[in-house]
Amino acid sequence: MTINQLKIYNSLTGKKEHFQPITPPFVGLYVCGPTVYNEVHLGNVRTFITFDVVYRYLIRLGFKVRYVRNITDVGHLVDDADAGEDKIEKRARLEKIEPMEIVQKYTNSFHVVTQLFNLKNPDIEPSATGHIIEQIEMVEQIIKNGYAYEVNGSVYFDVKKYAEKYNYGELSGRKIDELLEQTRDELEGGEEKHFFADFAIWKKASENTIMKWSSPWGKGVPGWHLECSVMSTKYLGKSFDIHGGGMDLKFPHHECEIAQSVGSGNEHPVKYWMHGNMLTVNGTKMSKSLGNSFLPVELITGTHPLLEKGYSPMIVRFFFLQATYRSTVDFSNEALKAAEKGYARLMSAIQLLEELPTSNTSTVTIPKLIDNCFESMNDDFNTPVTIAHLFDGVKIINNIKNGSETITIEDLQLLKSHYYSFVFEILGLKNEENTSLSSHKNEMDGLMNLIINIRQNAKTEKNWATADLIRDELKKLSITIQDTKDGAIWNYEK
RNA sequence: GGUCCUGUGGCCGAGCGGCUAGGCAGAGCUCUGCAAAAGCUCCCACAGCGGUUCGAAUCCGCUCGGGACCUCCA
Repeated sequence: MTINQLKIYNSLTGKKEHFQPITPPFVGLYVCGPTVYNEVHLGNVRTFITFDVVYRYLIRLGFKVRYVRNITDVGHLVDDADAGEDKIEKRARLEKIEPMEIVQKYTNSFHVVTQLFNLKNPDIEPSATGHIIEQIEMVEQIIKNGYAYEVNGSVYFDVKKYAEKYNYGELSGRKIDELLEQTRDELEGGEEKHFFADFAIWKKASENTIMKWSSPWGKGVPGWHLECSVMSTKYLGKSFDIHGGGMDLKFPHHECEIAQSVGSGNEHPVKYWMHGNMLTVNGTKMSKSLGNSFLPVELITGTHPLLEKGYSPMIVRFFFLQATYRSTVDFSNEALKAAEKGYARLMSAIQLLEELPTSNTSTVTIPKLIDNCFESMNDDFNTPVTIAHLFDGVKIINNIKNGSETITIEDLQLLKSHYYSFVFEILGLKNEENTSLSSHKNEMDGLMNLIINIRQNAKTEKNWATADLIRDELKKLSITIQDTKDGAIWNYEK
């Protein structure tokens, strides 16, 4: 089995590289979490699902993973680094509550969303406000190393100075000179920065700002990019394995992160950078400012104007995984409906696994199927191809059920454990039972067996009218009856 | 304007030099009282124009679309 053949596309080099942890079997994984100033939307969710699968697969491969996903609860400014208000503080003003109430409210709501989409909890979920001291220390270190300067109680990273020795732009492929040309007209406006590309790593707070902390430079707040550098260093070390986040964070956020880490003395902070691509709606990036974002609740209830109906979180998770994380995915009713059907087919095949007949010989090759799945996952977490392989297995399962293929008990065990492992543990899908019915499962089963027996009697007497009446009326209640060779089975679908 | 990505069958989406995924939809057949489910078969596409090659959806060039980033964004 190809356990150690994992390849990861490294945004830093633009190539797929063999994954070689710095200190095996340990793996440090850092993912930029949400800024908790409002609800996360499905685009955010896609990124978290991407890295949830990365986390799950690394665990499956046997690595000892420490997964850190931060909560940004201060420092993320509305506008550019000089003029902007803190996003959380602004939201607090609008909602007329304490900034920390905003933080708590949307952190809670984020956690509900992570449960809904079956995201594994990170091992550490640090918050920016919980690491003010460490952030101040890093600012001091960067100043000491000569890569930052203070102006009026704010501290800025000196990009020009840094670029003399290091490659600012190595991740995003940007050249300082080009940056200079293009944003020239923004230089005006009473900037404190020496150079337009400099960015705040500590920002002086105004008198009426509520969230602020004492520092050697007076009361202020840490810069947005700083927290990730600080917390990744603290929990994963000066150099760690994988740093993930959305494509839109590549520049400036991740570029600045590298600069800060290097500027404070960490030579190569991240070995593999991974960037998930955007979720689009009608071909355009889903974003709040464009007004095309979907909230998880709008998706589930189907209340979003662009949706015809609601879809469960697992259908959406499955839908996302049918594309590679480095491609954009376009969100549409049609695509979602297709995913819903396919997902149902996969799940019913998995349920069939429990009742499959076994034989003395297998006409199917299970180990090959398993190898295929590992192979595709090893290829930069290619979930759509993995799912394609799983559908090959669906065909096998159905054929065994039909009797056109046979399987030994050993192979069946293998198949079962493989499916449970890949579908539930690695892809993180769940079989969604209808909760309202399953809470009365025994009663429902008894009731339905009674009805099916009555209908069976009608059928035996060739009383088709009664048999069809029962089936048709149940259908109106969203209960479908299917006659199979082994008798009728029933299903409830919302 | 700069940098980069991208254009695949009715739709969604893999593949990234030869072996031409998968899902959804559609058609036919098998099964069946009918229906459903399931299976089998069919639908064999790569924006356009050139070039490289024995061979290109895959590499190169141009043209035309679409998108992202360029200090709010996962």
